[in-house]
Amino acid sequence: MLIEIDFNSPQAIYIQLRNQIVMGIAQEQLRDGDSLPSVRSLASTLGVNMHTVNKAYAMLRSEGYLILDRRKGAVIQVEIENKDAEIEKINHNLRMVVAQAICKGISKEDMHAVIDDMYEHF
Amino acid sequence: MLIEIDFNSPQAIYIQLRNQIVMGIAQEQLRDGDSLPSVRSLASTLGVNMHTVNKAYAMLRSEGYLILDRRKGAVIQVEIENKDAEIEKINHNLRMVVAQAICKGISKEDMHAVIDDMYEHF
DNA sequence: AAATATGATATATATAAGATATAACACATA
DNA sequence: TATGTGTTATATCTTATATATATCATATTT
Repeated sequence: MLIEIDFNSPQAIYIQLRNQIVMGIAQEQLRDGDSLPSVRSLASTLGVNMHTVNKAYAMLRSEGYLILDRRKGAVIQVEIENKDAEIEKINHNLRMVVAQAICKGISKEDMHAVIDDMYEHF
Repeated sequence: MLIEIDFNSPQAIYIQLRNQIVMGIAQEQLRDGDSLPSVRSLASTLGVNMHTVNKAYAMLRSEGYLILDRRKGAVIQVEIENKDAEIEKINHNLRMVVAQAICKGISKEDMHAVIDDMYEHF
């Protein structure tokens, strides 16, 4: 899976990294059991420091997207604790986006269409 | 409208401020034509520096939520440039949230329900 | 006319976050 | 034994955030 870092972005590198891996999982480019490159090798590939990658991996682990094992390295393993709990998290993340949508006169039907389209072609 | 700052939050104060004002507009606690407190008075009320408020106001202006006038101060005025353009922005902001939802096994129907609920009781 | 309040701008400083550079550790594997 | 994991620690540099003052042009109020 291709990962690209924009060094001019205001977004922190470890966040860019985390986001691209989450999107990779959503696109099924990354599946449960797949291994990610080691912290050091990915850092080397991207031209980035080891700790930056480590920070992204640690974040992904804490969010339940992968497990870190000394034997196998970083392995994708999406943990779904409880549907209601997951929906609650989504709810929180969605709040600002919906606020913006309401302000800008975008109807919930418009939002449905955007969501459907995204689920279709992610 | 009540604005509260969490000084222990990892989120920058000017972002908290910006977000709460956008939510205020979405909730119709703030409507077009309403004035916000001046930069200095809001800063004083919140126990925050003038520049921090100024940064939030400047951001809101650049995002088309208010206009800044020396006569009237900061006045809510939501500018909707073009529906497709606004949807495109929402699309961008929504992408990471939907990625997370897909990863965590949340269906688009679940998302619709969350959206509808939010539009209902914002 | 004078005083006051507005947003806007400039400069300086302090703190926190992000990123890097090395180094070492425990553990597993080849 | 040597190598490669993730993990942790320390130090340094840069950038972002927040604050403290101060000034400016302009509009309003007294």
